[in-house]
Amino acid sequence: MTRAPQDGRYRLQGVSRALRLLDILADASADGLSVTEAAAQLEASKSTTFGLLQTLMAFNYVTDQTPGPRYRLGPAVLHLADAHTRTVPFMETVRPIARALTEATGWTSRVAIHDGGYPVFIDRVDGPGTIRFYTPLGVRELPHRSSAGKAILAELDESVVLAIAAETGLPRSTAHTITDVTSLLADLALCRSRGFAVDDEEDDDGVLCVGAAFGGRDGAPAGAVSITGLKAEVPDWKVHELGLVVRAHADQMALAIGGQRWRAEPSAVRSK
Amino acid sequence: MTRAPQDGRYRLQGVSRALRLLDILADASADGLSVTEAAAQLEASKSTTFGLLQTLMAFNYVTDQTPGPRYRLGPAVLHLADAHTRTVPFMETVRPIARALTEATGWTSRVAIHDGGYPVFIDRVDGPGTIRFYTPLGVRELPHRSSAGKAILAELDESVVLAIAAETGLPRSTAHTITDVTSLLADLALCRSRGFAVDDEEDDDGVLCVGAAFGGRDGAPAGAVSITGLKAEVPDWKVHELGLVVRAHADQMALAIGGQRWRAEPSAVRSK
DNA sequence: TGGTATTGTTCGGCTAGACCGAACGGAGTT
DNA sequence: AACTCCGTTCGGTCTAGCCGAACAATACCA
Repeated sequence: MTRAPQDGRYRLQGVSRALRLLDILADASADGLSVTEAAAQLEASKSTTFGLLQTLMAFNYVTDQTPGPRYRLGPAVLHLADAHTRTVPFMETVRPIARALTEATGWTSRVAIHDGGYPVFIDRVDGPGTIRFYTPLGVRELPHRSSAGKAILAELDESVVLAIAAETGLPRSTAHTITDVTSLLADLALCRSRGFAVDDEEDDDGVLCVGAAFGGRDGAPAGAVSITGLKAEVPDWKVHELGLVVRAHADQMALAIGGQRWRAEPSAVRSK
Repeated sequence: MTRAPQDGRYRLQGVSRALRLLDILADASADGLSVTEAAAQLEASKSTTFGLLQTLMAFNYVTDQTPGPRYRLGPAVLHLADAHTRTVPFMETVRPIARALTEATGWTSRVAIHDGGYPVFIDRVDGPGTIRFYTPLGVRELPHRSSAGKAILAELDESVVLAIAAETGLPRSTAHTITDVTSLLADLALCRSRGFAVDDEEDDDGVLCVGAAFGGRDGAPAGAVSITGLKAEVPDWKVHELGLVVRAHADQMALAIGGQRWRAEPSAVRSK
């Protein structure tokens, strides 16, 4: 049997539009969208959008909000996420550890799984503070400007890193974003030697992240944990301390999923 | 503007199939389904199913699992659920209270929102024990055989209850299920007088649930909390005690969302 | 190792069904 | 009361989804 098609050759128009519509609704404000608004964002006719919404509504993926029909995501999406959580094996074992990490540091912690060199955040535990970081779950993030992403990249072969760098082009989002491959590789080497990655305002100004990867049974990185907070909150020398705490929790996660602990260089796991 | 269409008149075939496929994948085992298996359950041709899967995969709603391509739900569903949680206003305020309820009782607690007389469970906090109850989130449950459902029904007008009874037919699932309207109404009256509902092996043999509704700003029931455990674990006289604990937490939820506290009969809230 | 059964992927034709534009009817506004 | 805007309905057009069948690759078994 031939390998799966890489391009979007078999992409069905109607279904694609429905899924895009769901994403649009997900990113909409809490009180939903009207048909007209949704149609505008979807770039489809009002009647088409209406049909899509009615179909999604029949399956409870979308709810009608009176008055003046405004459409929001419906409870059926919870069913999917709930089922997904059951299928991702370590979701449930890893969550308490993430909670412990947030308790230990007071910062928002997040868990990402490793998806072909990219991090996909699958869980978030908000810290006790009043500030919240807008961090959507379930989307493939760019690896070069997040601590979890760099932690994962650090465990991968250089060729994979180069391929990803070529693919994404390392786009900049702040003045501190690493945008050239040489610096990225150097930073990844640093990650490997100390056991954790640091995102120092590389994705958002004023925001600091510290992350560490954990390996699966086969030695390849299974995912990463990271904590996020305001850079102003911690002096530089404390970052290393936080790194060790994150590293320790990542090790716990590795242990919990029956994977391998991180080992210091030069014997660090670097298998593809 | 005319009211929304009640029937599935505008249901699009392709989108419907995609959504049904997602549901099928959600109910599948942890290691996913092959194209052939999915096609069989979907009752569509293999090529059609393949196209649907490819489209869903392009949007990360479905992941390909090597070897021997098996398809599972992808991380994009988390994005939807995460967004949904933000749009349901009280999701975040109510969750800690549910956690407290589980801590106080040691039982699994669940939160349902009220959707036209039916409960839709939107959150679950598992107890510390090793047994887990299979309780999918995000689906409309039948109200007559769950404590959360009965707690909600008890706050509604008798005409609504009769309409739902006629609609669903009160199907039986155990020997203790209430299957006639008269008994149901009597039980609902009991719920109102004591402030909580009991599901005594009415949905699953050996399983006991205790639930209580909480009202929204307008006085109508906004949702309900319930706890679930093994009937063998508690003597009969303790059920009432549990009921009061659940009742207290439901009141906290009402308070947290700015709604109305439950009041004892005869002034109990019974608005539509 | 070779043969067979099964599964995943591709392709092309047919027609069902998705898409759009336009019209209808409430609701809110000035 | 007239106007405007929005949600819903409807029918025609033609695209694009659906299927069946062929192909390729793997798994199973002897």
